[in-house]
Amino acid sequence: MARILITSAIPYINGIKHLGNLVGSQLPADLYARYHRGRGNEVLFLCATDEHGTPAELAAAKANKPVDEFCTEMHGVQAGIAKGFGLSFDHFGRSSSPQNHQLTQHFAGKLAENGLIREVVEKQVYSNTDGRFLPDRYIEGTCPNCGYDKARGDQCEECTKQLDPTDLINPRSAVSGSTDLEVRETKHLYLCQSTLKDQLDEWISSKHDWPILTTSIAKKWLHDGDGLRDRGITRDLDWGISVKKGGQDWPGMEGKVFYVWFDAPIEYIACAGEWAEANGKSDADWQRWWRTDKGAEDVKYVQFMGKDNVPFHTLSFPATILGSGEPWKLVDHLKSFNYLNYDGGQFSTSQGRGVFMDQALEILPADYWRWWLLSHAPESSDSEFTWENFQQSTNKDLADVLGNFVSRITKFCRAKFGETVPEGGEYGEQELALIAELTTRIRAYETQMEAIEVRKSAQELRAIWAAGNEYLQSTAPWSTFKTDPVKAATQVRMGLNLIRLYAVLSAPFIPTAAASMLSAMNTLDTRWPEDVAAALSALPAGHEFAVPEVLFAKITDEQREDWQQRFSGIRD
RNA sequence: GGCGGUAUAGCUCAGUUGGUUAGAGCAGCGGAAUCAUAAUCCGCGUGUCCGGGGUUCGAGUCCCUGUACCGCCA
Repeated sequence: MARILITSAIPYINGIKHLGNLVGSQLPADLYARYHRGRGNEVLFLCATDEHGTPAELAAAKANKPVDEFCTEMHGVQAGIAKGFGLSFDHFGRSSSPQNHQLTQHFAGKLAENGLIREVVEKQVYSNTDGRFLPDRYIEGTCPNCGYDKARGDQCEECTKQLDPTDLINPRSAVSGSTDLEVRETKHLYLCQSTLKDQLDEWISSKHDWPILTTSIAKKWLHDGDGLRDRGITRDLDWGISVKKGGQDWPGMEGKVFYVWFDAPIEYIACAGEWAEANGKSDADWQRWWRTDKGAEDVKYVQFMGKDNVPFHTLSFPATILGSGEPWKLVDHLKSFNYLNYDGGQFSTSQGRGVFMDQALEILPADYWRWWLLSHAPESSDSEFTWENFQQSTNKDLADVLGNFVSRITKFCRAKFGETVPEGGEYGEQELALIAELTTRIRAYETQMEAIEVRKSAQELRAIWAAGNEYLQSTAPWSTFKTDPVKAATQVRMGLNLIRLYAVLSAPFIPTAAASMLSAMNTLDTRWPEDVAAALSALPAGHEFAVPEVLFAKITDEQREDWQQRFSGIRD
């Protein structure tokens, strides 16, 4: 039995994610996790909220709540939505957990011991009114280049020129509007990634089966300009993990915290600790997933993320792990995704453009979204969501091809034989041909799933559904019944067994509908069809079942137009 | 400005290390069937494979160059 560790990029605590975020990390990760569980493999699937940093502080202030309380609340909201989408995390943790505090400080201590941390004194803008240092993007002023009066300290959004906060004319705090600013010196820790450059380069170069998107981004950062740069891993903030060397104070770094990009990926590991604690397990139970000296030697670790997260996962986080000198698991496969666009533009969290996860669940069950998003996952390039395409695809694939298949065979059986799997006859030539075709297709489906080819897996699954309709169409039990009722019984028995088979195969994509199908077939048998012929005899003659409700109602033109209108503007 | 990604049928996309008449789903057209959510099944594609050069016996597939869109960095 294989052991698969799966992590999805951890969503930032501040706000609800849109469908583009979902399809780029959590959803394909869930597909992969469910598939491997279905195959009987041991899976640990982890995700968490990324809670530290200035945006969280400011959002909390805006909501008029203490930041820790705000994060607890938003974590609950995100966990609820994740559940609504059927995301089957073994644990949905928090980067602010005690486990992550301890582990982040541990890694920093190890890196310091190994000479991979250096202290740098730099100049930062301090706001006297706010009583805090301001990150570049939270300083506003007039752009020296184009005169735009709301340019940010890192870049002018009007003329796109990259700026330094000191370039701004009449700078002010974006937090309070105060102009009482000054430049102060402050000391920060830098992670010496450049020292590890060759080691990282060699490691990345050995990964031949990763998406080109992943390796090309990593290579670019490794070789661009002067090569991989050292990065600051601390900030002058209150909200975060205190800078410490393991369990000890770090002289000169009092009152400072680690920067989010340093502690966030470490949460992947800490989350396993949270999982163990929440389930009454021991440290050894989670370490056997993460420590190659404690049982993780045979674990395959797969990460999922959007392309914007690739540099942190291919370089920074591996630098942290390699630099620690300890035997932590490095990622084995890194699946990255491009962006999903929305109706001719981009999904945008900051502008509230597109469909957000909570809104999506308000208008349709999760399976509709899961199917469309996964079967159109932006793997080779950016892809586009349009309401017309969404309506056409889900109606055709889910309602017509799969849903109607279930409907036609169960209703026909009820009318002619009652709600019991009919007896009589044996599988003949046409049934054997179907079994042969399905065997080929199911093996292909498995190959695509294992390669994490999401769209191709969906295509293969759809073809498997269509094969059932082709079988019914060519054998035509409604005609056979008139002349040879026994033969019709055999054909119907095959049709009913196909429903159970489809439920098992489809569960990774559409878990709710799959559960309904199994429930209607009155079976708990979810064994993977290693032997297709056996799988198609799982429901024996005499087995009772029920005709299910319509699995997927069609999206009407009125609904589509309504939603198109409703989501055409920006979110409040 | 530097770099990366993408440009293939009306739409969404496949096209392995270059090799016979470039494929799938949807939409469209025609037909069959009537068990079913008017669902299903079968048949139908003369596409400057973004433009222009080049390498090769042979290029959608490699090289150069131009254009467009997206992104990253400065």
